[in-house]
Amino acid sequence: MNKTPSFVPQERGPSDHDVRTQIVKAATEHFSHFGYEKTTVSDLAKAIGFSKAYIYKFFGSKQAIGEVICSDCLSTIMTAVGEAISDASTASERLRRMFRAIVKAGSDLFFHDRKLYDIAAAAASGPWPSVQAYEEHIKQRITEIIVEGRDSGEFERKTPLDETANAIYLVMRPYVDPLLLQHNLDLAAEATAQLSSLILRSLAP
Amino acid sequence: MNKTPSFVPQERGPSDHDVRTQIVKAATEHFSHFGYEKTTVSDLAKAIGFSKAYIYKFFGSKQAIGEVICSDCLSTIMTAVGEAISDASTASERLRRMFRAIVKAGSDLFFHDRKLYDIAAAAASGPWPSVQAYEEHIKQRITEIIVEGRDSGEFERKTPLDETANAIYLVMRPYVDPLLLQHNLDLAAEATAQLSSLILRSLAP
DNA sequence: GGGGTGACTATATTACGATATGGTCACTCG
DNA sequence: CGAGTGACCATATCGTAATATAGTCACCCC
Repeated sequence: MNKTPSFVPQERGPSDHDVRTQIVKAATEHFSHFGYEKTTVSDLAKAIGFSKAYIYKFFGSKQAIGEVICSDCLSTIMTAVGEAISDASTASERLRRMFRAIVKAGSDLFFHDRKLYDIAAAAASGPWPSVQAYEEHIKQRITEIIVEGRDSGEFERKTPLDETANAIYLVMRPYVDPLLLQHNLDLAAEATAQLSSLILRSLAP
Repeated sequence: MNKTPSFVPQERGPSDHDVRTQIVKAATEHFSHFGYEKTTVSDLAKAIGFSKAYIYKFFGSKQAIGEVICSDCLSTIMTAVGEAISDASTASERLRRMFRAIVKAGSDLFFHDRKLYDIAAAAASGPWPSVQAYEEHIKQRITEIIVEGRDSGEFERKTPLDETANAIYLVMRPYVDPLLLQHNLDLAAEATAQLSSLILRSLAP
């Protein structure tokens, strides 16, 4: 269920091709095992039994491969977030769970799949398109929840929707953006709770 | 008026000594001119006409010297913040101005006194005590403003004071902490406005 | 013509000896 | 005794030559 083709970087050659798939698979393994920097394009070539030059028929650069892996990673997070909020009964609860799920997914990636996390952090400092798309997705989710809460009467309706969504996103950003999350991991747990409460207070009708 | 001895790092030898003052003066000049890393302790020694070893009679480490400079720097910011909020008529306005003043002071330091900013950023990633003290100061200011607003009836009174203050601090942190501000400079201007509004909405009675 | 490659270049990275720097200490001198 | 220091050590940093890597291109072969 994490096959969301959400954040697509620029490609080269046919989009749907067996060799492309092989490259992505090999890259996923190598990057998560040895890290992005330590994996060379030649390594990937050897792994799939083709020459390095052939890889460049499918991807314009090493970074382009990294972006695909990064996209997958972020898509997985978004899926986890989607699941976490799916069975919440109120918009408030949905918002709380969303924040908590994002931080949990980010922290898990950091602690359990550090090498991939580093790619995401590099992507965020780029910033690579995949991360920008990810941020947009999250903003979108926030907006949906606000609309829902406004419709049900849970949330106030005076503040412009855009501004509310943007401000909430700004509050969450330090824990969403992989580059910033690094510096905030120690606070993350209590921060989600307290900041969720603050956000909800600001949304009170 | 920026002689607030607010954030005092550990010292060695007599606290009030002419040579100590000379060291700090020389360090301020050298650090802000050449940067913390590029300035050697020997440089400072030469500048004041003593040997390097003598400097270590007054400071336990090069970092200890950096901390003093950093403290001065942060004290200056706190003073600027104090002035900015002094003539606000309401607690709301005070909070808005405080946030704006912090970001302005931080950005100014970044753009105009980059070398000193880098020390502050290094201090924040330490984290050196001076930065922790600075953060405490800001939290304190926030608390004062909240208390004031609660007394005047501007702000709600249900949420525990500590939690409110802490949550607001968490919202401001990305723009207060020099280490984080770097990554947020482009957003800082609009962020202060939108986040101040969000905070004030959350404080509404 | 399209799948596939070896050989090439310019730039990035490494390895490592030479140098510089933070920090200490026994010591001198007045 | 206390202001002040040169000599010293361990580690960090730098300069640089050697190597590795990202990326391209002309070309091959089915």
